[in-house]
Amino acid sequence: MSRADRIFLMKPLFHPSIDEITVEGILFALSDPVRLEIFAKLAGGDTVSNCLAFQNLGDRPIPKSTLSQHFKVLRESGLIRSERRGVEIHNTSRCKELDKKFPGLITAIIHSFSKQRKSSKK
Amino acid sequence: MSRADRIFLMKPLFHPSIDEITVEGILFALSDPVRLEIFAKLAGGDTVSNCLAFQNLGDRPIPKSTLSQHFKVLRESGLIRSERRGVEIHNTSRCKELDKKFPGLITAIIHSFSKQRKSSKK
DNA sequence: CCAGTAGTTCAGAATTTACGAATTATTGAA
DNA sequence: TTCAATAATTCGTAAATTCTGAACTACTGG
Repeated sequence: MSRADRIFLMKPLFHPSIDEITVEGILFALSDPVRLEIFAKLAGGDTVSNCLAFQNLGDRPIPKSTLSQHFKVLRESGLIRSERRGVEIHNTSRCKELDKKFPGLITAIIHSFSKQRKSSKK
Repeated sequence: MSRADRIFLMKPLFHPSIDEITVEGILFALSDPVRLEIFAKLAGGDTVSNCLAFQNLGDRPIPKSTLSQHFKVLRESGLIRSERRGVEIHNTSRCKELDKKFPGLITAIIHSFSKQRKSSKK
């Protein structure tokens, strides 16, 4: 099978439409410390966005399969968008859409999280 | 045992101090639809605040023990304060304290939730 | 002291989450 | 085209969490 043929078989990952996204879903996805940190970094926009780039967030490396599940939860709750880019997957936050639907929500969460980080570092 | 003696045995319920409260804890507590609804009502301040008053939120009545667990989660995450008042327990939200620690967070969550409710009712 | 009401605790079942091993999807190079 | 390498997903099952009925505790007023 040629490369050109294969391109049509790439199954896209599931993403909820904006009106399928719920507050509970967002809160649940971000209630896990690892997912909250991943999302905060993606929303900040200053990091490499593939999955394995987040392997060493804490003291112990997060297993690949666990990380994949975390990204799935973030994606299916509507917080991020994931697109294939060659071998890796490119993840971006859906902040702009989300802020239209739930004004101030994401901002408040991210802000609270960074405030908390700052005060625990001292 | 006399009533006067018994009063000293009343063990107060555990409440985290304001600086033990975490964003993840808040998000987790409110990621459950039942807890989110209970908290929204308490924060709104327009409802009777004992535990059993929330028994019939959905279509099926929530079992007493489940409801008790939900209140425990809300309490231990720092979202509500529970005090004995005779046989019942009086629950109030800790919104004011919380807003000092995480400005805008609770407001944004409650607002998003009520917006969601409105749009689903149509 | 008793009956009644509100809430908690306990224990097992049901559900969800974590993660190693195997698998899939893709690339660039031989 | 075939292969080795890399990124990520899926699968199976072990571990942790949640739900809930039954038993229990904490209180009240009579």
